[in-house]
Amino acid sequence: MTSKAEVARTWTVGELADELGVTTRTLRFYEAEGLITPQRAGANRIYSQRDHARMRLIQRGRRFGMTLGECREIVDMYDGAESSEQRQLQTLLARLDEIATDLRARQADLRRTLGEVTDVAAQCRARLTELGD
Amino acid sequence: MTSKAEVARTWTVGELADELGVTTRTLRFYEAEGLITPQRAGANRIYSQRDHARMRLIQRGRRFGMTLGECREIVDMYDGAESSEQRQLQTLLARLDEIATDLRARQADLRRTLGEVTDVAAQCRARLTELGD
DNA sequence: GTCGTGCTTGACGTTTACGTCAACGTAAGG
DNA sequence: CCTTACGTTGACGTAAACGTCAAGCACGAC
Repeated sequence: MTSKAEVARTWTVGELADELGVTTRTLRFYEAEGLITPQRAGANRIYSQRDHARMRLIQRGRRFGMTLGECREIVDMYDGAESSEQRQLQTLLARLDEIATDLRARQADLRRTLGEVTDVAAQCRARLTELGD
Repeated sequence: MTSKAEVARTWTVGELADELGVTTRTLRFYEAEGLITPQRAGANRIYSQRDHARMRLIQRGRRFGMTLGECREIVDMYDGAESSEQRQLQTLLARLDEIATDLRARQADLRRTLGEVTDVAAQCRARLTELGD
């Protein structure tokens, strides 16, 4: 998909760490855990756009409280979706449906939570105007 | 708010742990961390409906990846919303607005994630029907 | 040449959120 | 009286997700 006009962008550890708001330690740790697999230029790591994209997915997963293992499972799915065989596609699809169900449950949970928070805030405001007079 | 007809329900550690799907260790740990403060009957802990409610809130927070410290901050707010003074109410309200903003951001994030997951699932289904013929 | 900057690989430390004993009390049942 | 079930505190263990050195290489600037 990369045209010959646009050179594929790459990052060093420090650059990618800065851009993502993580430390280089984190990037190396994720690599050791098999979440990302940067190329090498000699000894130095070279991160591709694919690594970058995977990192964004991982970060989002982490914000939702997923473990690194769960994150890996998900990012790996994005890769496996095109090339697999029938059996693999079916198990993958089943897992995706599970995840979607879970996400919808979280949405409902979030809605409730947000509702409660705004309720409490409303109570606060009521008390404040009451006191304000 | 408890009428004389309905006796306030209470729980022992084991009962509450079973009902919430946690271990007794978790309940004692949360108490040590100041998240819940059950009464005592002699040496034994007696958990009230208030403790029960706080636990539900804590569990929900945990599902969203909050730390116990963040959970405590939130459950404490629910208590502070009624009785505080003007200054406290204002800082509380400001904090609540921050939280609400964060929750809305999470909602958007979740929507995106769910969209992507269903997209990948759609790709899988497409590949499957393609292979199925 | 050496200084600073950035990269490398270990190796050990740390925080969070509990799990897992151990040793003991106590109330109910047979 | 003895066992079983449930409770108590205290101490130590542990998995996850990094943080924090240490020691060294490589390279451009001065």
